[in-house]
Amino acid sequence: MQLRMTNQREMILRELKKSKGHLTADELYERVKKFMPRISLATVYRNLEILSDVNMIRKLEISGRQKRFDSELEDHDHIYCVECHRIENLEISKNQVELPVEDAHGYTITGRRLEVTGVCPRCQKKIAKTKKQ
Amino acid sequence: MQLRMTNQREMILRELKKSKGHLTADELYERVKKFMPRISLATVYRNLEILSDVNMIRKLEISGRQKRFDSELEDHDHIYCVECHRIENLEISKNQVELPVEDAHGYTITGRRLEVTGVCPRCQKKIAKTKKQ
DNA sequence: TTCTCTGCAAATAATTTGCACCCAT
DNA sequence: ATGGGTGCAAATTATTTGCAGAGAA
Repeated sequence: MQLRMTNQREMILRELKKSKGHLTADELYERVKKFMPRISLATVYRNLEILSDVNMIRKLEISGRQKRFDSELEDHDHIYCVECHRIENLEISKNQVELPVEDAHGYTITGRRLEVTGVCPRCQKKIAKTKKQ
Repeated sequence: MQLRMTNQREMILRELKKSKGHLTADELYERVKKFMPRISLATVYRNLEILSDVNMIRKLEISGRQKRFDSELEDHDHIYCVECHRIENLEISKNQVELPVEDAHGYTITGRRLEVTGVCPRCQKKIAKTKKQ
């Protein structure tokens, strides 16, 4: 199966990179639609699936009901705001997370995913304000 | 809001505990239905939501499209088979994962979720067999 | 020209909700 | 008896798919 670089695919890739990652399919759809008003959400879904299959982008399976996509391919972890659902990258040196190779129930380990949850600075301020009132 | 321990709620809780965790709402529904044929899937969903709100069970947001629920409240991590989507518990001593308190982008950290991905022993065997043929 | 890709609409999957009745407290 | 809980069906949300025509190689 030969991949073709269509205008739609190129635009989707460009907008995902521009956003610095972590968009859902429909968020990306809204952005791309500004430049290509006739593009369909199905095209966005199909392309995100294909592009992550060929490792041009990364599919994140993290908190929240929708899948998110990341244009950053380097290994990194994420921090997730439980208030506003924002997701940001986290650079953790790899040796800070030791994988339990022996007690992995016999699994062949292929990767790991670390997600830290918390409250982002913006939401901390919002909460502080609410309490004052 | 006062919680009531209905037969349905009790049964859901019991079957989840019996299964040792990690069931989806519809898997649990199938099990509970054996004892209560008239229970509805909506009741299972509603109860899982309520029970995790009051911390009697835990909602897992991990790989796969469906949410899973865990009767084990103790902190632990998970290992996920990318072939058969099985999920198992992983006991990792807490000091093996150091949280990046300083470089957490100003977040107040409330928790962390570590998911290791791999291939379970059963699937390793299956794959080995397929290759031989 | 060829075969992948696209837009559209319809289908599916997972979950949630409105409503009238039920039952635990 | 009161108000949370239930079953049922319909609604929502997220995602996928069939199909006929479009366009990249």
